[in-house]
Amino acid sequence: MWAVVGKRLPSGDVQGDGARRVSLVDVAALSGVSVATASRALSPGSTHPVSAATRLRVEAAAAQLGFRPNTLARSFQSRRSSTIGVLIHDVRDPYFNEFARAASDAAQAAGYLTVICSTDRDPDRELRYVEMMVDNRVAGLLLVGGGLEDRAYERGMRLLLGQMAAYGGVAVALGPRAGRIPAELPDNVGGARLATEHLIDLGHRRIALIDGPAALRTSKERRRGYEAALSEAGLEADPALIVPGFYSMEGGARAVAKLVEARPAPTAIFASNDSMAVGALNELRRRQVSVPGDISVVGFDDIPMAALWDPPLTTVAVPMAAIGAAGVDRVIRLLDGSDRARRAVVHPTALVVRESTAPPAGRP
Amino acid sequence: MWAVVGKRLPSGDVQGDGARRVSLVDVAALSGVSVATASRALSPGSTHPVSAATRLRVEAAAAQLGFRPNTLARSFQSRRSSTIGVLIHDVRDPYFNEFARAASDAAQAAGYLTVICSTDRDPDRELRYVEMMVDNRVAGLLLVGGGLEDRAYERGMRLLLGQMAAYGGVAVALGPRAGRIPAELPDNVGGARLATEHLIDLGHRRIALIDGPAALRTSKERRRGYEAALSEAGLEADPALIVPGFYSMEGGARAVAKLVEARPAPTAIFASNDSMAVGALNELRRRQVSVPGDISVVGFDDIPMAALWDPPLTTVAVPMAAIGAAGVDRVIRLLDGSDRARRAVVHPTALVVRESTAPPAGRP
DNA sequence: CCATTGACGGCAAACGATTACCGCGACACA
DNA sequence: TGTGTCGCGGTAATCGTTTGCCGTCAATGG
Repeated sequence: MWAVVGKRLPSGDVQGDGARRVSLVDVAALSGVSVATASRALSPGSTHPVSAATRLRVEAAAAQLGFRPNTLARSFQSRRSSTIGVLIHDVRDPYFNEFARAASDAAQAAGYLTVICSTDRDPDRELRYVEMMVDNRVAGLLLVGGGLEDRAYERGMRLLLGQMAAYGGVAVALGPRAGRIPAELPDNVGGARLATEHLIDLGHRRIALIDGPAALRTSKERRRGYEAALSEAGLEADPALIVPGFYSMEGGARAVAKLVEARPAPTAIFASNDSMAVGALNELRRRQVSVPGDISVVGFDDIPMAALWDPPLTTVAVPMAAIGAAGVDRVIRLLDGSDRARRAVVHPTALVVRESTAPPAGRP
Repeated sequence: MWAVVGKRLPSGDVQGDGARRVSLVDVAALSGVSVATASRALSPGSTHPVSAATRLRVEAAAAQLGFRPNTLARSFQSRRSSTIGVLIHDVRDPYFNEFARAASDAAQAAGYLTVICSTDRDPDRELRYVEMMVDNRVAGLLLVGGGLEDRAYERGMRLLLGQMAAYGGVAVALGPRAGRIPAELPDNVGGARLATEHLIDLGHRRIALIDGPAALRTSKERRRGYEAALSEAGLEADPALIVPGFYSMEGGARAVAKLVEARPAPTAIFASNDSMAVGALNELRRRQVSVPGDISVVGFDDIPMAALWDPPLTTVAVPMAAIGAAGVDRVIRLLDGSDRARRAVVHPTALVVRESTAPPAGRP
């Protein structure tokens, strides 16, 4: 698995005992071929023919010496690392770490390592991270979650993505974004429509929306679905029933504080993500408002917590793991040229009815 | 910030327009010095003197061309990448992603990128990941969480760590492990003792333990603290009250199912981590056992969820963010030689009393 | 029998930075 | 004036692979 060769003393030797990693030249020497041949025999991607006998000899030598190719040298020479960058809002966020995990697993299976960056949706942090990734020549970049609507940010990102393209790196969006980037997207509009229709079907008429961050494209899409369902049912969206929740638990709690004071009060709440829904649930409990007795709550995402909360949350399931894996797949296909399209494939979302929704009070 | 130089057509050009990243030779050419001088003027770590005038000229040229050093080339030549690997159980686990986030932030601030690997505590996965990291010549490796007690695993890990050391990479443990690795550790024994003493002080005598995975060193430490507190109070640990929970919510729930049938039943439960505690809380609610009325529950870790659960969980706070950041700090100090010690520094844990604990029924 | 082709192997040039070593001029000191 | 020292810059080697180009040899076809 690993061996020491004493031929020469390298300057980088930190042990002082002449230990050195085995390199291709050692393998070549032992198997009696040139480094070129050794390289071709060992790297699966090579098109240059190598006879079976030679390949066997080289492989045997490599095994005997415990040769492991230096990924750094490889990356350097091919001008592209075997790393995939993953840009998310926060690793601690249960929505995003689901993507991160799936992407990481898929990447590892394909021989890639993933660098996960938590940007807190801060445009500067985000740009700085991408810059570091570009400096490190990541092979692919996964932009998880919706993009910010911000001129400077979008310009900076376009620039950086251009640099990536220049060295052969590819980017895939896993959320709505500006620009024609290949994408694997959740059906936000459809999902929000499903959630809202579910409430309408139950008999609710005054349905509040706890909205995500205003500048986030994901928020907009989900809001669009909500409004579409409402207007299709002949209902009017009451601006007083739309309050921001910033996609956080605290935001959801604060939103509820405002909503319970609205007159007439809403009988149902659609929270644009589960964190806000769960925050809302907590605040409602604190205020001794019964869910779903007094008010129904629907979330969006179906994070693991949703099923475990009290009451279990009705929500819209986003296939996070599937999208994460699809993103890595897409990167790999883009990289090997088996897919050159920039199209966006959208992944369906589905309503999961649990116990936080019921018909409004005074109705069966 | 970035520019195109048309001097020659590289083979790696995917745009077909001759675009090329700016390299040191461009900067050197523009400022009329050699690459060597340009390098020395631009890299802060160089000891070779460069005149102020020259440095200025080079910096101006670099800025004008938008030069960004190729990290890959740098890493290759220095035989070490600017990446820190982070080995955790699962990014989705609220305990571990707290470490991951802190480490990632600290690393980024120091110019490093982090590769987060979810190993599911599977020895093979863990070893495979470390192997990939070694191949990629990560500068540092953070081993978060306790190590598995397993001969083959420990041998493999020692081997790999030896290879890391051979190229100058360093490893830091963020949990109890075999071998003399520099470490930043949570005080598991002390914390468990605190938790158990808290229950004893409340008047509990039959205190159950929901234990972590048997082979995990963290479990053992926490169990040791529990047993120490018990014996110091003159109480005997009842083997029937010690059940495994595998550090998962489901495990915690299943453990409760067993515990409520024990006779005499425990009046309090110490769960060796918060996930299990929260799982226990859920199962208790499902069975309509009141907490803390009928039974008290203490957890360990103080993950964000703990405060948000119903009832809010009494638990032992582990300074996860601090330990994560300290780990990266340690790596950096080890790397620059300002710290060569292998000592383990232990970070104190603290009891956080919330609403899941109270005196046993029939006692004030 | 000669020309052509294809399989296979080797030589050497990259990739982009860092750094050991050398050289040159200025200056100080004896 | 000779000599040692110091400041500063350049030349070139180096890290470990991959890959373009070329040479050789055997097989094949006319």
